[in-house]
Amino acid sequence: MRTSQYLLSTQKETPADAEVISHQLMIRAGMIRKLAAGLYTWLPSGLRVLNKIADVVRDEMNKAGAVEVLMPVVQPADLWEESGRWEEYGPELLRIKDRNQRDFVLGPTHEEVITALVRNEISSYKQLPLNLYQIQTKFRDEVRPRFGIMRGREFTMKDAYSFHMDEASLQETYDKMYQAYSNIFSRLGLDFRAVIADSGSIGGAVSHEFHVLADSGEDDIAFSTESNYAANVEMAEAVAPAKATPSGAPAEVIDKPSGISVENFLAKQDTALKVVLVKAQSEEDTADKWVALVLRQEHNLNDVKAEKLPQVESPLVVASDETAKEVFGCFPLFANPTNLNLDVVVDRSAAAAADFVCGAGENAKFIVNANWNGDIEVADIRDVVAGDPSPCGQGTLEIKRGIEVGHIFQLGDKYSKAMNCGVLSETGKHQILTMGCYGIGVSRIVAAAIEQNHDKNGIIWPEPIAPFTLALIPMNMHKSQRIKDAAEALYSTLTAQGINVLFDDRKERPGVMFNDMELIGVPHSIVVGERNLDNQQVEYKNRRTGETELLDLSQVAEFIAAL
RNA sequence: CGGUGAGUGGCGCAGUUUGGUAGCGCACUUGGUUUGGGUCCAAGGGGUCGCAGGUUCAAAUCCUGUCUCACCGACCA
Repeated sequence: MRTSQYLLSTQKETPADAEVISHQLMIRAGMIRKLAAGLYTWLPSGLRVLNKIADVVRDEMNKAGAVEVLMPVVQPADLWEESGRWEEYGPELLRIKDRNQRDFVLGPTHEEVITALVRNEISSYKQLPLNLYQIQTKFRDEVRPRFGIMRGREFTMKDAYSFHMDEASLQETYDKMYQAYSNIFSRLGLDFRAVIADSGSIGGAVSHEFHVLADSGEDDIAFSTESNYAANVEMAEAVAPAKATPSGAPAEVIDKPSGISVENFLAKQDTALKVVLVKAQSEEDTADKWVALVLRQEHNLNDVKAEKLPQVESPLVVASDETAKEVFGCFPLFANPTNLNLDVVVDRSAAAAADFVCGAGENAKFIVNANWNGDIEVADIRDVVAGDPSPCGQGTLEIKRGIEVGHIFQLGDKYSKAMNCGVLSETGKHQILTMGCYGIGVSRIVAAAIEQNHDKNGIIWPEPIAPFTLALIPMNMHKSQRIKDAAEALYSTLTAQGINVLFDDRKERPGVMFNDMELIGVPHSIVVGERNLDNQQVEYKNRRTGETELLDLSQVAEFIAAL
């Protein structure tokens, strides 16, 4: 490709609304342009990278025995009513009507469509297992799109769905996908980890997420320092600590000390407990009922864990301060967890505490040396924190940020049952299928790769996804016929060799070319200049290491081929 | 949805407090100059100041409404 025939679109200035480095560099390098919140046009360089990633994904999926299909973006509402998600999914699902006022959705995912397809196409156990996938545009009307392509509303996703007669077969395909995903992210040159995950609204039991490690990530991941245990903080189990023994000192009600805020006072205590009021699960929508959750003062309530409690409403609703005041009869900070007239669930760490400080159920009063008496309901409802013992039994946990780029689920029969997707089994009986589903955020990988691979001059693409492999930079070509001849000759040779070359044939000063090529992150470059041409040489430069070396013109083809 | 902030040529911004008919840098065009790391000089083109209404002799500037965008939070692949 010649720059003169290409749309390079680099810019010097960092866009004002781009917060993270990948977003800034994607704009500056001319990869994407924003059309509206969460909606981006892919410019040629961006699209090249996107396609290269898709190629790797496709290749590994095919190798793992999956078969590619392509489903419509627009899906009829009937299917979503059948699965129950027309009601469940919420405002993230963009609903539209056609000219006949029939309801449709823009597909945020394709369980319904694939299940509808398979129930018609497959009728015998002999055709299973089957794993179908597509690489396609999804639409999710995100509450808050951000970080450019990282959390767009429209994005490219690889989604695969597998169908099985039994759990064992599902597990086999699940394991294959786990391996395929590991292969994909390795080939893409990413530093990633597979972590135990929550299956969220998609449903199902077993699930792993694949995270690219980066400080700008939106998820917290807990790792064991000693084993390869890794889990999303949403899921990481907080192990119950040993129960502390009460000292026998009598409980005592004290006034809140003056000259210190309640928060600071509590933070200074060795052991202080707090109460979080959340909405109770209820069938009727009469007056709201509430559940009190008790945690150690320094711990955060884990929403995902709380939602799994049978008595708690899902999605989680935390009471407003006003409501809490009414229910507790005092400011929430002074609620007394040991004496509440409603359902109480105590976090393991809080339950193990003894001689703790907590509210006295009355404004500006605390109890010191409080202890639990009688039966309390105990559950794991907090976020793990760095330093907690690892649930695997080895080492302690450390917490890092990650960008979720892949997620695999064992769905079970959630969709196949709701939509009656089954086949005739060996014994001639109709049997509902078991399903798995496997997603990769193809467009998000572009941003994730940049987060991990950049320097102050721009992007440093891992070789397999670089928009161009080599930049050919002739200096002052418009003034020197021999530079022009040498550059043109190299361009034809390298291109004929199958190398993806970007030939910068603009009439620009060398500095401009160097900066642009570094910004867009071309891994290798060849500089053709008068000085070296005197010795029949050109200069090679490596984008990542910055190392340069002189090459004889006659060696270039061989040298580049060997990279 | 709550909080904060912002909408002025393609991009980054000033001008708004104190109303007087729009400016700077980058980019773009032309000519010259320079040429191994974003040269320099000169001359140009491009904006009904997000939109609607109001106040005024006069509105980017003041008032009302509205839309959009970003960040934090809630929420979420």
